[in-house]
Amino acid sequence: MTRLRRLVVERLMRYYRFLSDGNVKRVGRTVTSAEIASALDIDPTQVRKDLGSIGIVGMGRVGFETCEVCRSIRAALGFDRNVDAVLVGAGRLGSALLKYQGFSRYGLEIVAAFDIEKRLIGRKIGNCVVKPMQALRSFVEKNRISVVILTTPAVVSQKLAERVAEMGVKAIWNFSPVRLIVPPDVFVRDEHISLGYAEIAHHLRVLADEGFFPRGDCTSSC
Amino acid sequence: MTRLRRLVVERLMRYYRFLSDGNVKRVGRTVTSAEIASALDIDPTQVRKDLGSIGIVGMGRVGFETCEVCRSIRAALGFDRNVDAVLVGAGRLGSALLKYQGFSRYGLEIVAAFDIEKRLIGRKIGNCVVKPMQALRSFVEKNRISVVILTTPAVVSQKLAERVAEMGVKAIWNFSPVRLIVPPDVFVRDEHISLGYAEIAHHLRVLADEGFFPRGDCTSSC
DNA sequence: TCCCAAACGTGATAAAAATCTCGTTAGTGA
DNA sequence: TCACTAACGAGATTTTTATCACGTTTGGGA
Repeated sequence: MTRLRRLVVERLMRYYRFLSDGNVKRVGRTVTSAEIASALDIDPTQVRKDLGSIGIVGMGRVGFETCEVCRSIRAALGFDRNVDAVLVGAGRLGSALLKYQGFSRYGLEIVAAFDIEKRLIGRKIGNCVVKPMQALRSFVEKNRISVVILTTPAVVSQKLAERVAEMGVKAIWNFSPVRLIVPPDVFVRDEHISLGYAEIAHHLRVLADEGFFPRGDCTSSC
Repeated sequence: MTRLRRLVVERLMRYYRFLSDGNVKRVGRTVTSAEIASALDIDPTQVRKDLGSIGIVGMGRVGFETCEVCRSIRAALGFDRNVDAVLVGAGRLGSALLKYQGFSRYGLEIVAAFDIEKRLIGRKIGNCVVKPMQALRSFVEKNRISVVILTTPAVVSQKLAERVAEMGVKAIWNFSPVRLIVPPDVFVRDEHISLGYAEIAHHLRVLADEGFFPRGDCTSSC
């Protein structure tokens, strides 16, 4: 299997989440591209193309075997491989991620957390006891950690990214609002939460232009 | 100004964040498309097109006036309009968002938080005291809230989305991992955090295919 | 058994996004 | 003052992404 395009990966993830949703019993059942499509607001042809791109073939008149689809997506996205990650920066967002139990579904496990803040060290958050930053390097190297989750303040993220890149980490899941510069062999995924707000704000502005929102208190600064 | 395409909005947000980053003194300075481009790993032409699309004109040989760029992006994305939002679901992620101070930069303020959980009600998180869910409707209607941030468990999100849609809310910023079905006049932005992990997992899988990771403990299930 | 219709697969088309090319503008230094 | 070059602007082109149209497969009912 070759490398998949980013948008395909994202849609496959959506399909997977939809199909493996515990609330609906799907084991042994089949599902059609139209069902997936309408649930996720995607074109049915797109769904078939995506599934086809990872080798899943459906049956005319019947659809796809749910179980096979899930299995194939797990394989294509690598969810069938257990990945141990460490989290750096056990602040607000870091804590939320540590306590979140949902990643195991994708094979991801956060096995350790690190912070520079004295008052956090030793505290148990989720399944991890927060360790001091000095312990990071040895932990990563000894346990051959390949993924680091960065939830640190923006100002220190770049420096940390460089440090962990040097430790042989393969990917950084970056939750801090800065673009990281790392060697090309380190994969970075930026998760800018506030970026999504831009869409909302812009939508509201368009509504305002169209005549909604008579009350418009505005701020201005440079 | 007409409605901007999603990708343009996202890039404008990136430019804005880059240019208004407090660490670098930019007031009164100019900036070139090439500078922005290389910092954000985007094509310079793309940057010029995006800025041009919201009416910003640069000067040959000089570049763009930073201050004007920021002002124009604020206007285009609606950051110069104060937006009051309420947050529903003061759990882990909800708390992290409530405590986060960074949204005010975009004109967004979370003015109230609601939860159904008795032990949370009355607790102060960030600047908000958590209110009971029964108080949601009157608060939203009285304060003409236009944005709801949904950080509830997946199972209850759809029902809540319907409720708040009915209250006249204009946009939902949805952090729960389900696709919401709402009337067409309600704008929904889905913020699937775990979706980003798909890219990382896939990348690791490709690396594995290429011969890295001899140690491959795999899980399998349907 | 034999249609029929539902669902797939795929090549063609359309739409959107990104990139390239090149002409224009405007500081800079001789 | 004038040539030079860094930077923009915009049309042309290419690449990517999404959608459409249509032929093929297959289970189900008359």
